[in-house]
Amino acid sequence: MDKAFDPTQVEPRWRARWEELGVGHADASSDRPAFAIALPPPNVTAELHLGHAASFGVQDTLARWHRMLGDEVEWCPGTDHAAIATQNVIERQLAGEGVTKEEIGRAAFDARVVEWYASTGNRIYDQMKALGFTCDWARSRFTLDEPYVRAIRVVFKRLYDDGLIYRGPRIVNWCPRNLSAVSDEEVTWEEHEDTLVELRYPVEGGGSITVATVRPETMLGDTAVAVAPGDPRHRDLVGRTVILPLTGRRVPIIEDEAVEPEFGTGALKVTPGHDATDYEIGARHGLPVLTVISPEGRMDVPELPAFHGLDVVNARTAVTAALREAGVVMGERPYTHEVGHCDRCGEVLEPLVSAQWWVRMAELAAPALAAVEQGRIRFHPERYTASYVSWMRRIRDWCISRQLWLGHAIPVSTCANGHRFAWVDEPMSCPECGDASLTHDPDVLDTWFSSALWPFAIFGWPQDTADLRRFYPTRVLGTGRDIIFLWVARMIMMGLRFTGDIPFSDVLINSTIQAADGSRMSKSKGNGVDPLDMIASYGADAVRAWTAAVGTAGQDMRFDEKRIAAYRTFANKLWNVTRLLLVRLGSADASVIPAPPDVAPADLRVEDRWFLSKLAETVEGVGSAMEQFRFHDAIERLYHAVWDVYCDWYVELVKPRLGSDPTAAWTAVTGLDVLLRLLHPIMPFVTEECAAHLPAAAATLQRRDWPRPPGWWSAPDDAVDAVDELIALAGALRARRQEARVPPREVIEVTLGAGARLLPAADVVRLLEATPMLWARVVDTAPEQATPLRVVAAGAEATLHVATAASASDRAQLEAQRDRVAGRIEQVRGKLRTPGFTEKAPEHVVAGARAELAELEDQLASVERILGEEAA
RNA sequence: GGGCGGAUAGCUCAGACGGUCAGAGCGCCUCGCUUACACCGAGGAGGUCGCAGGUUCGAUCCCUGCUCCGCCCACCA
Repeated sequence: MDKAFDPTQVEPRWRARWEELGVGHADASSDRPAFAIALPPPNVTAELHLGHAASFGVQDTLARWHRMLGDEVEWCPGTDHAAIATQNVIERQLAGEGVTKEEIGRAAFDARVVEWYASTGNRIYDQMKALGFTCDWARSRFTLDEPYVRAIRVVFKRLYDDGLIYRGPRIVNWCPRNLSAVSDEEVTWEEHEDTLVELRYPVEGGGSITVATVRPETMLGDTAVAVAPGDPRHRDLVGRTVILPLTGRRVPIIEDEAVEPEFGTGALKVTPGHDATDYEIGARHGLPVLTVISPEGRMDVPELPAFHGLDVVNARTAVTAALREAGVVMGERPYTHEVGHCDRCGEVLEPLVSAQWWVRMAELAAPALAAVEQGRIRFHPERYTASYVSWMRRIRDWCISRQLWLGHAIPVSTCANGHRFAWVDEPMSCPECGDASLTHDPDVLDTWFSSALWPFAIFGWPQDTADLRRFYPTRVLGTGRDIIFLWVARMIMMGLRFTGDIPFSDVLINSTIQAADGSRMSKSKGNGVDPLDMIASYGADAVRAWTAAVGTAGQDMRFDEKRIAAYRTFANKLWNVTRLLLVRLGSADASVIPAPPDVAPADLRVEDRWFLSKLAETVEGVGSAMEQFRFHDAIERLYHAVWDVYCDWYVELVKPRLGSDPTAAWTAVTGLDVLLRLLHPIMPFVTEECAAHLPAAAATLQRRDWPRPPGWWSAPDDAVDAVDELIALAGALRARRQEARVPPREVIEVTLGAGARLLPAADVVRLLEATPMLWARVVDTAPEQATPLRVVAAGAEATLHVATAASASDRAQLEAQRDRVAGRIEQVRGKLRTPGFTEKAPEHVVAGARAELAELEDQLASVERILGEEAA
């Protein structure tokens, strides 16, 4: 057995073992309580980064924990076809080869897609397996799988037939690169510095009106000028007609509440075809909608050859120049504003009017809002509830059609007689008139439309499957805050609509992992971190422990590799303490420690009981931390329990009797076994490897129960409490020893002074002598010719008698302690004397202060007595 | 323009109900190669908990204002 724990040796073995045993595979026919998580299907075009790891890591921890609690756990994995993102990737690949998708054709394009999915899909699963995730791989789903596609069509058709899906021309966020609409939620707003141009439009019959715009090129499509209702500056112009420069078109001056009188000149050029606000104004006033920009983002004004065909940026320059020449440009100044970009490709979006498919949201949103407001679905951290609620309350219709090659076809056809209908199975003829010349809708669905069905579609919906009955609703959804609207909200809406039940009860929002400098981790910046690299350096357990420590704060977190490294040493610690037990308790060549005989509680020594009481406390604390999704709390408690309590104190104190006293062996072995089980959901590999050397070994810790300590472990016991005091005394002795520069290993003799609250003398002697790095021998009487160094701590006092001490410091130390204690006494007395404290503070706080004061006074008395004795 | 989150040791972060909460890991300093572990052990230094007010017997924790940083939402062109 190697001294150092080597994850690379151990991990593949346990991964294979879990796979063989089918740990992750759920049995829908079992009678255990169900616990299901639908893994957020990663975008197939992405590889996992640390952010995914943080979110998925805690999901596996929950899955493993619930298995140990006796639940039938279904953690269903899958991947998402991510239509728009994938199409972008493939198109970029093609561009690199100097061809376009149109040139290679649809079939070749589809082949490329399939190939791409196969390669990246596997990569993601490999990463997840490397982290030890126990997903139910056999049930894994892909959103392009046939049954899944069917579920989508069923949903679409039902919504269509219920009148909740409609098609119609409206202004949309149009991506000129993808040549597709995108929804409002897929717009990224970025600050742009542009020029705000003021244009003076002549008014028919004399006068003029000046408007301000950052998009002069759109003036070719103006169909009105609007002013704020009742604006005195423009009152006489309302109802008159503007003659537009360049086009000569005559458009009305109207009043509309959307106009901010404070902004610019208080007059707004209205371009319903190319601005969302203007579109609404136009709708209110029945203005014509002119389209002057093509889907490709080029000016579409054949009647104006000077501008026709220019892209919008050049058109802006050209139009502005022409307007300048016409003498209507009254001012130009720099102006910073927000411009919408395609969140997939980064292209500046062009608002334009186009016929798209929409989902009416009001009816879907109402129950989804209620489910959260009533607390049937809870967000963690809770604050995300508020943003969900406010978004939900002013939800707008959802544009679900995309003009892409890749994705789920919109299942709608139209016959030659103009009958339009939605279908589930591809139709051969019109159900209404029987006409067989059908035209299929050319568009595909927004990827998020299919994702919205994830929690029930993965279990076979719309079939009434055993899986669906058993595992839906799921319990926990872990995801990032950036897709609360895009995905979480829509799953809730669709879940309620189509299953009548919430899709999950708890939404865990994971932390956002930033680069070390606080910037966003991204592939393009090259500052992303691959979990596999971290696994290679520190082991999967360390990465997972880190995800527990940082994963669910719901907070931005700067990545600090040192924190992962810390958990590697922790795994190593665990491994080595296991080795210690093996060395001390195992037979010569055995790799498993024989089971120590059961013990009667009365046979245990006080330090054993002390440890078991700490352990019971840990079980309790870790359990409640896990219940509340406080994984950082769980890992911190375990780290402390393993390292400080078990390794540094209990094991050290018990070493002298470990080989000879079966009760010590029982406690040490039982304790480690409990700790390993507690830690297993977070750090599965090292805990399995260690547990395999313990007598209670099972094929996997996943088949062991979550620890439930018997009541006597935590029974109140003064002697057990006294061990804490003894440890404090031992610590103080070590400190005094080092302060006095007693050379290491030089045995000091210790006499015990007043120590009424400590243990029986025999225990004190035994435990002090077992304390490592103290090298103490407890004697009854002070030896001659040795310098006494007095220590007062935790209600006891002791004296070190040392031969080679720099003893002059003793008195100074005691005086310093006296001053410190006296100072603290003053503080506490001051608090007790504060007017109102004793009357208004709760009883236990007052009692606590009095108890502290009494203890401090005791301590001060001891110190002063010793100082007095020395002076005498 | 609204809203939310953060500001705690040199660094990265914990701090449930306001009163043993001033903490952890790393880093730093001093000792120590003690047969579980140098991926170690022992000891130690280091913080007026962003700033200013307020509420309270008492505030890192509550309220108000302010200053930085980040995010979300929003039809001022």
